[in-house]
Amino acid sequence: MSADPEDAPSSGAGVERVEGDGEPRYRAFWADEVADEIEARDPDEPIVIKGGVSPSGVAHLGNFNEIMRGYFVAEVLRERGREVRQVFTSDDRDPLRKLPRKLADTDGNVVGLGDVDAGALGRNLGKPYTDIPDPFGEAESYAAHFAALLKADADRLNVPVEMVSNTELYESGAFEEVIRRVLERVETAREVLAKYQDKVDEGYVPFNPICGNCGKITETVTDVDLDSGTVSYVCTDMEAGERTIDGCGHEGTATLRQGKLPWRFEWPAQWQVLGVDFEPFGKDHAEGSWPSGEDIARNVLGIEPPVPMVYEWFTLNGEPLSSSAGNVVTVAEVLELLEPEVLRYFFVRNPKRAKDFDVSRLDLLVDEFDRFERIYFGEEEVDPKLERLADRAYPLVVDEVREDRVRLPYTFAAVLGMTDDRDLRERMARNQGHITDETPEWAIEEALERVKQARTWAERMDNQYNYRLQAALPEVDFDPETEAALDELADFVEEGRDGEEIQGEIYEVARRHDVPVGDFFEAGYRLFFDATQGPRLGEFLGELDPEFVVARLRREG
RNA sequence: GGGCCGGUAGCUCAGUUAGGCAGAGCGUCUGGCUUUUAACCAGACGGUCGGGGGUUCGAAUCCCUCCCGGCCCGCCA
Repeated sequence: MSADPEDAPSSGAGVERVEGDGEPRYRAFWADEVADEIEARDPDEPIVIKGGVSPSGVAHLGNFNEIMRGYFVAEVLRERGREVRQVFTSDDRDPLRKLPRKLADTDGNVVGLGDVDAGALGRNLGKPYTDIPDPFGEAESYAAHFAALLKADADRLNVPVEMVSNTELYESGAFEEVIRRVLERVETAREVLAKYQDKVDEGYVPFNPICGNCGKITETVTDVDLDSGTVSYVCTDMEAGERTIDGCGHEGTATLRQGKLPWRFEWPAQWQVLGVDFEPFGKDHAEGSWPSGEDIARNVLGIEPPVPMVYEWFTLNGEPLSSSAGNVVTVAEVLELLEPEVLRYFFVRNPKRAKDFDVSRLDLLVDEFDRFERIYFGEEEVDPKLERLADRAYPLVVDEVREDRVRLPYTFAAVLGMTDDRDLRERMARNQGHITDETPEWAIEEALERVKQARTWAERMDNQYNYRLQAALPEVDFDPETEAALDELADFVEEGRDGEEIQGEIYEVARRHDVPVGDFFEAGYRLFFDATQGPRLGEFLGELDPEFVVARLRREG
């Protein structure tokens, strides 16, 4: 892959020649390095960036690695004045090999297999995803259902990706020429693939017809007739992991549009048909299908493979993403907890490093994004390298660069989420200086959006921010000293005091009545939150309607 | 067994291209805000940069070697 260093700048990923001085400059953003590599090959426009996935079940955040990595490269190229298409193939002629444990309904809600007709689905094992009905009965097919969900998620992140159906490419004949070429050169195809797969033998034919009788993908080709453009097959059993999917025994013929290439050939075929210039892929492909694909592209198809990029998988809550184990999160779910720009930012970071997406500590990710943003606006002094990254990547992460935006710290937003009162939320944010008289209305609205998200997060995680201001008086039972202290505190609040004064008075009044301060706070939390802990009490109460606070302290309502 | 990618503070991660004082945030601790109660501020603690060896005036960074983790080397994608 890599060329001689003397070839710079074309081979010099990460280095560019700045006009005039000839000094190489460090590339702060990985997407610029990739873009350099692509441009060095002098590609035709539009430049095509591809990704792809088998629409086998829930489209989870892991699938977005590919989409987002491609997106940043696409954006960088567009910024350089290039025309770019980002396509994403739904590899939907792949057969259903096993039943997924989790599905997602039309609205993207994750449901279990038990919520659909699993039996009906089971009868479709071995068939292409596009030939299986949508388990939710709405889309054209199983494949269409999940492809639509993926597209919806891409839209949510404002990533303009063109979905391409693989089945469509077969049916329309787009693949036909490539398939013909592979079959014409079947000896070469076998030789090349045999270098990577031991099982390739004399009889191996890199084409899997669809059985005309039962509709399953077959694996036993008995004859190839390129003059008529057909292959003969026997519908034999298919090994799918631990299990075997029974063939029906049917013997028939199929055209080159009625079947599929095995993945190792299909991938390079996509490169050719779609004219792919760049393809990011997970590390599972790095030592498997990429080397063989590269070889097949050059030596069977006679094309140059795209610029590759291997990305490291990230973990979810410290564990590998796994649909079968249920360790998945969808884009829609994440976007209930944070802004799209924060999620996009997650993918700005080095693709080579394994990252953890820790939902319980989303506050850290959001804080990191906020900091990244401040760095961009020069509001924070940091390491110059990080500054260059922010300069470069931040505008690609947000929909619009707006210096007037306001970001409430995520945990503070979670505190504001303890009340439903929008005006109260705003008042508290003002008191903390996050909102000023100069803050434009749109910025206030958007800042408060985060409160909803942080509130949802606190509820989901049931963490230290999951307290709720109680609208009705909780059931309480205090000793006489505590009651007297509460009454006195109520009188104090009634005089019209601010939060700071109330906070101080809590200590004073507790002492005067010989109530341990801790116990007295607990009483307060019980009254207002029906809990034993909570936010800074006095200052919180100082923001509430005094009449409400007084009545509650007097246990009247 | 072979290959690829990782391993940097308790946690999450920058920094590794092109060698130049070991970094950030969070957490923890201490202090401040009249005040043990989670929002704010200041400070401190925290490291054999996975281990060992080598090159170098100088190594997290380059070389060798070993350990650990993930992935690939069957099928499928």
